[in-house]
Amino acid sequence: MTAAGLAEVLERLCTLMRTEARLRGLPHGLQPVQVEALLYLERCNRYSDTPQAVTEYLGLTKGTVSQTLRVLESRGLIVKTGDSRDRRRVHLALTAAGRRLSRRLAASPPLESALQAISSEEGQLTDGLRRLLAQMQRSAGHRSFGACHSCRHFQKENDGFRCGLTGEALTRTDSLRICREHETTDSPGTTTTP
Amino acid sequence: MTAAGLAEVLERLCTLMRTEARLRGLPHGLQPVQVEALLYLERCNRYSDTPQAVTEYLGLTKGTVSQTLRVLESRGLIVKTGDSRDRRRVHLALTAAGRRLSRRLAASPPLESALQAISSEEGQLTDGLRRLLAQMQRSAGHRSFGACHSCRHFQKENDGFRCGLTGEALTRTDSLRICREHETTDSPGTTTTP
DNA sequence: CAATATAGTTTCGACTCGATACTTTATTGA
DNA sequence: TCAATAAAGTATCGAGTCGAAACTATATTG
Repeated sequence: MTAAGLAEVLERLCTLMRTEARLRGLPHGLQPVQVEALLYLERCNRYSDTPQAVTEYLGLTKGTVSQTLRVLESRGLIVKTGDSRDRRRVHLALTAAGRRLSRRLAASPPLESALQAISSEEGQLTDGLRRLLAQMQRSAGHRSFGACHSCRHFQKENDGFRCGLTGEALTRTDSLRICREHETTDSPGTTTTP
Repeated sequence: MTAAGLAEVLERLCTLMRTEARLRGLPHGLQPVQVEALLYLERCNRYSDTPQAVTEYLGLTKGTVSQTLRVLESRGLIVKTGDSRDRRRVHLALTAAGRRLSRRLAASPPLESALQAISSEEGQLTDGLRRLLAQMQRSAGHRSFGACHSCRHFQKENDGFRCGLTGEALTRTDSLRICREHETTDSPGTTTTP
């Protein structure tokens, strides 16, 4: 067997993913962090489209994220809107240009081709990694940022969906998006150990 | 159940690993890239301890890496030595302080605990990821940076090991280190014994 | 209603990173 | 043999990252 353990393979993979993200953003003058923020905003729901949520998602400070978002805004990729209920809050949305760009940035050619090559075992691998990720997030005290419909607060009703946490109705599109308040069903309400 | 495919899980995992690396380096005043370079230099062999090799490993430019290494040198974590045969080249070695620090930085507590939690399927996951990584590296035109003993140039002799590329004898320690010239044996999922 | 908490911005300084120009040393080939 | 070229590495510049801390504005709490 090769000497590399899972930790080493993961580290290497992450370095490679980072390099790829850099190369993808470069032609458009975007830093890796800016690409990540843009892709997140494309995929998050209305509870999770705030600077605070981006901050938690990226694991950075709010000051840093504020600057990242300012760049994206100045390039016309996102727009900020004040929250009517809580006027401290800001909601972020992609512009048409932002959506166009995020679609172009979403796919990493080397990753795509590698996924094709291992397609037979992809499902198994995904499941294993998902468990690993969930464990790491729990152990590091991070939110899971999963898709709305896989959350323990997600409720199916006669004619639609509802969030048990906010009590609000959800569209089908909502249910596919990333939510900051996401909690996994399988984990028994684990309060994290810092 | 969850909508996230392998690509999304990988991206999330990498963001998390990056955040972890940042947190580990921060108390010692090191950036993630500096941590990665230090850990690489701890684990590479004598053919791979040059600025050029670090450049390829990290997927950055030689200018950027030159600065990163300068910081590590100025902190007394590494030393530079000229190559006697090719005087353009420089060899990098960890100082005692560098080795001490790299040992402290090597382990990420959240990753370690997550690995423990999924230990039963770790082997399977590692194999799958290793294949994914190899495919990505090939497709992106990158070197594999594998351990010396898993290379197609690695030769076992009566009383030791030898590199078929350079013709030089290798110690057992050599054979466990990362090599820049590493090439995978063409069968995927290779298993060799160190 | 005052104290405190929260969301977000601004500013600062150290560092990253790519691009470019540069130096030094090897290699190549006419 | 010696000029052209290639390769390894360094230096410098400018835009950007990033954490820390100070700051504004709005909510919440007691």
